[in-house]
Amino acid sequence: MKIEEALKINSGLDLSSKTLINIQYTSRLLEEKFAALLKEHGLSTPQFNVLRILRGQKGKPASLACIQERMVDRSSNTTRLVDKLIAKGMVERRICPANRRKVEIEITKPGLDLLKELDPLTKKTNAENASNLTENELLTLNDLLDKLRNDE
Amino acid sequence: MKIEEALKINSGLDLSSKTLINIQYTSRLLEEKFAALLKEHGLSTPQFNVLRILRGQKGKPASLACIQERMVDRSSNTTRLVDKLIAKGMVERRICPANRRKVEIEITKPGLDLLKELDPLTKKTNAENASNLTENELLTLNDLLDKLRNDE
DNA sequence: ATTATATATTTGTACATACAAATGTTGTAA
DNA sequence: TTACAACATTTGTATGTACAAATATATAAT
Repeated sequence: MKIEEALKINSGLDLSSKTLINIQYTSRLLEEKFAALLKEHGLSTPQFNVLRILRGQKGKPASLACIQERMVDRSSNTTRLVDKLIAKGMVERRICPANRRKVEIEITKPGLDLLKELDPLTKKTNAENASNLTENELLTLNDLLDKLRNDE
Repeated sequence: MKIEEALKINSGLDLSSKTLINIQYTSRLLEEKFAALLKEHGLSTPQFNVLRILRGQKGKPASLACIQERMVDRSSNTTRLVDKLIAKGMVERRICPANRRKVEIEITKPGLDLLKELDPLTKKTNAENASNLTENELLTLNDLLDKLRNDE
């Protein structure tokens, strides 16, 4: 379905506006599907992203600022996100001894296990959600998005 | 900046996953810029979208369900969104006489005036945010997104 | 007519987000 | 060494979102 039909846009919207709305609408649909998968395992999308980032640290603990830099979605209040993950036993937090303003956050064994369980499922879901496009089309789409963003 | 650099993704992420993350990351950046513009005029993005949809009705009042269908972003609790807009005097709500389960929501003169004021600004912002792509690239991007979504 | 089912919206609750202000820590300049 | 600015995180408050349950009205079945 084209974006005009999906959102029942009748009026003459200019191409730039239409494209930006299309990106946001598509993004929302993808996010909904992904969130549904994570929910079965008791995680929200931002919580999953924090775990994924921490695993990427390969043992090296991350500060809050370090996590925020790498988050896909808006991460206002990473403090409270981490609070939730601590409550679930997925991560640990301690004050950085070298710089007591900072905080060292690390993923726990149960957190790693959960990610390992999710790995094939997220990969499968993403593959399904992208299955309408060929490899070349995916490459083009990536390039266009990278180019679109190119300034900030 | 490519998506790998932007999110400092080191590990080998498959193309499908990378593309979907790229869409969501780009969407978030666009949304942030747009929200900043609206905020200067006292509106949130969902509130703006409701007003835009109501104007599209051209005088014909819309039910809640009708608004939800057309919303770009998730619209959980359109009731309370409309509450806020009523408090700002931008819309009116009354029970539909023909079907008392439904509600008729209509944009007010001040709501229309605000949209009119925003029209050139949103168009300008969108044009700027899409300015890195040529017309052909924008068309391609639209097509790829439409194709990607094609099933649900 | 009475009951059941479907439709449309509202309300409640938990959680997430935005943003400003507060807290505590470190580095630096007089 | 004291004062001040910069940094890193936390806390407060208002708003937004997700989702289930509640309410109210309309339609259908017996």
